[in-house]
Amino acid sequence: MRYEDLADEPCSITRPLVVFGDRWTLLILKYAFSGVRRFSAFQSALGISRSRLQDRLGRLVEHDILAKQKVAGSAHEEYRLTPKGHDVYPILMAIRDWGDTYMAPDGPPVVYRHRDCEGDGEAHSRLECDACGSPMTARDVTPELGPGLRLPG
Amino acid sequence: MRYEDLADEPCSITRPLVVFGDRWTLLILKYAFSGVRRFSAFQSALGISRSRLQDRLGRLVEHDILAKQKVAGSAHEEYRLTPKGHDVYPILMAIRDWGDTYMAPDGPPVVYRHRDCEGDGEAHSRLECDACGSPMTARDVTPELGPGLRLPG
DNA sequence: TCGGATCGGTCTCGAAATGGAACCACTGGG
DNA sequence: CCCAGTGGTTCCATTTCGAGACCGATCCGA
Repeated sequence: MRYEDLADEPCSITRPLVVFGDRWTLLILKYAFSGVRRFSAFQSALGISRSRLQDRLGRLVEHDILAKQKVAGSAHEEYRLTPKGHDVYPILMAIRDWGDTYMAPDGPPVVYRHRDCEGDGEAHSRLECDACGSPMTARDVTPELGPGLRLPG
Repeated sequence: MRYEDLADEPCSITRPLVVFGDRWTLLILKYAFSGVRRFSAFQSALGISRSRLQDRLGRLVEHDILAKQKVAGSAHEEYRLTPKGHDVYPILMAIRDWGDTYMAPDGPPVVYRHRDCEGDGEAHSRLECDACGSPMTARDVTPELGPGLRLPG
């Protein structure tokens, strides 16, 4: 009963992690971004057990990250990314950048290229200042109390 | 025995997730970035059981994400971020951006301000093209076979 | 109309991970 | 010496998970 209470923490890192910070959920989303939509397709791609996949997909639908739809003219169900789910992509790309740097000794297995970019550019996650635009690391950051923590009364 | 095999997948999203894609590891790192270094401090901050914390810290040390050091002139142990661990920060910031957008109805509980920035800027994760610099979403990306997947022979 | 195949979904049971608490070893200070 | 604080380990009850069987609905071809 202790872990779930973390969802109440006023922290925008902790709260998402309670939703998708487990073995499978981000992997499910990774395949969702690569076009997988059907229950059985997730199952065979991941090697996850059916009951677990059922549970995780249900949770993602609950949180409006995936949407479940019947496919017209078919018995299939489809799980598609919602806009909220679509916005998880930068998280996966940040993980990938780290993985390419530290866990890909032979170089990146997959290159995520910018479609129609003349310079053959690649997508990369970058931490930057929204005011001056300069790149940032952990050392350049000072946490401050935000509006979500103003105490009422 | 199935899940651990995912570490062999040639995917820079999957491989990091096998290391820190569980309930606690990214939360441990979140506190590490906020200055927590001692075993007991992690334990009381997180409410994780001692044996689990022991296991997770050990794994992070194994992967050279944290480094364990004896503090001179004290009986304490310290777990400090290595450069490799330091580079996990953009992942946490990407999660935070999503959390601020979708799980912080009263606004961000914490603001991550750019130290010494004249414009009072904040740190934000941005997915962009490394060639043309324009912002990107999942729809702008085309995955391609990378050098890490060139088959030998 | 009748199987058979496919699919999403559920159930059960043994295995693995987890949490909680006790216990141990080491250190430093009275 | 004892005692408190720390990191680390071990044990056990609970929870979560994986594997496979099972169910109902749908579709298709015989």
